[in-house]
Amino acid sequence: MARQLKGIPQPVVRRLPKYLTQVQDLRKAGVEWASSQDLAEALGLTSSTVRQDLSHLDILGISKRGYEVAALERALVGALGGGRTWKVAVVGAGNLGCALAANEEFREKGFDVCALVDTSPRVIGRKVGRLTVEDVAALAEIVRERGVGIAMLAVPASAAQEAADKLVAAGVRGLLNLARAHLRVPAGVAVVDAGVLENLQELSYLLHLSRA
Amino acid sequence: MARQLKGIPQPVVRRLPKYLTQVQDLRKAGVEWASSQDLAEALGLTSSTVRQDLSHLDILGISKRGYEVAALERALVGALGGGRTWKVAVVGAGNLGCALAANEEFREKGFDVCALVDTSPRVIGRKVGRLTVEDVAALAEIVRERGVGIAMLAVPASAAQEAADKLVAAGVRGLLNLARAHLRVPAGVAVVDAGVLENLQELSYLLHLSRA
DNA sequence: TAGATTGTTAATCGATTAACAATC
DNA sequence: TAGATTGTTAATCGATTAACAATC
Repeated sequence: MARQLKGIPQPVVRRLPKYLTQVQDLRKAGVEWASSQDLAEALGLTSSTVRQDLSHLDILGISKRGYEVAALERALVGALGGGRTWKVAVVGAGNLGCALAANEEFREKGFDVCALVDTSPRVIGRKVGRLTVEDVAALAEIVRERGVGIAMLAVPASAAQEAADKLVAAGVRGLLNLARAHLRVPAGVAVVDAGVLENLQELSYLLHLSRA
Repeated sequence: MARQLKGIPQPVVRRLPKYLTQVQDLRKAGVEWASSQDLAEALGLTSSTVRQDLSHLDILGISKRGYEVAALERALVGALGGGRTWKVAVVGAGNLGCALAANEEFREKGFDVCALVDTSPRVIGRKVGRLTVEDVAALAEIVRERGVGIAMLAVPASAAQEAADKLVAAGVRGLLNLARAHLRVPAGVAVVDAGVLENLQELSYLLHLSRA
């Protein structure tokens, strides 16, 4: 009966967090049922897309009522990693790295940021939120001892590949790459690229387009 | 002869900043020519995709040599907003907002962060890098006087729509949404969503998948 | 020249949308 | 019951990949 969690298409996977946010909001608002149409309007999609998307999850809707909000939340959480907590390390204690390390929301949502490392003696030892900046030389040990599964890379582009290599060698299996560099990793390691500057450049294109 | 800059498909637009990064690296390294195959290897694409992508730009390659690095850089910069500088406001002076406001790289790349605003009297007046946190009440005036075209939203999800409405009313035409909320904006306003938590959740899915 | 590499067309692949019988 | 909404199939749309004549 359990649907396969494997092989959800990437565009769908990227929408799942958005469904989850919306569904959690609905639950907090005391809403018990949501139709594909309701969800579509809230997220700017079509109801058809919503039903297709949710068909990948372990949930069935009910005619005339839609999807049960609580059940849908469980199904979304289940698909997005099963509700387990990941240990996360932040590499790079610059402005961005520190901001990420200090963000309490991640912990609430299942991402326990348990280490912040840097190369610079000037920042090693500094307190950031509940963490202390540690020496990147101890990275392998930290990853092993604390069971770090995911790392966020907030280092300069020139240092990104080397940091990624170290992390992978230490056993990290997922990288969130915030650096402006294309990372090469062995099969079995997942990389998700993020980058605010890239996002700004996309915006710039869109604005340039509509002004032209 | 000038190719239309209009209507480059979104997946291509999202790759353009990556080409630009790579091409700038090549130029700095003194490389003068790059073939589609070279670029493909550096970015993890196929040479066919690269040629299709670059066919949207105002540049032609040359058989047997590839693309001239300097010309390609100009074409990419041109497509991504024409090399003009955008005035950018950051809304929300929490950890993330301050980190973004203090980032000098944006300015170098044509995004002049010229304002940082917040609602809280506790942070208004505080210095962040070269900026001082200002009262969100002055937002409309700031946008108008400084010619702000793009805003980065680094506010709690519950405040995001209201902030977006204010920004749009004040004349901002592009929003980079870092909040966990779906923004509704009028036609003619561009929104790009970013969200580190969403990226972590995507990673979580991928890791869950490969472990299962 | 011979061969490498382009720009572009055609084929394939995949995602979104539309449509509708099933059903609550 | 009648009608709203589902899950799923089929149609459409769009992106990626393959192939190749043109060309430097």
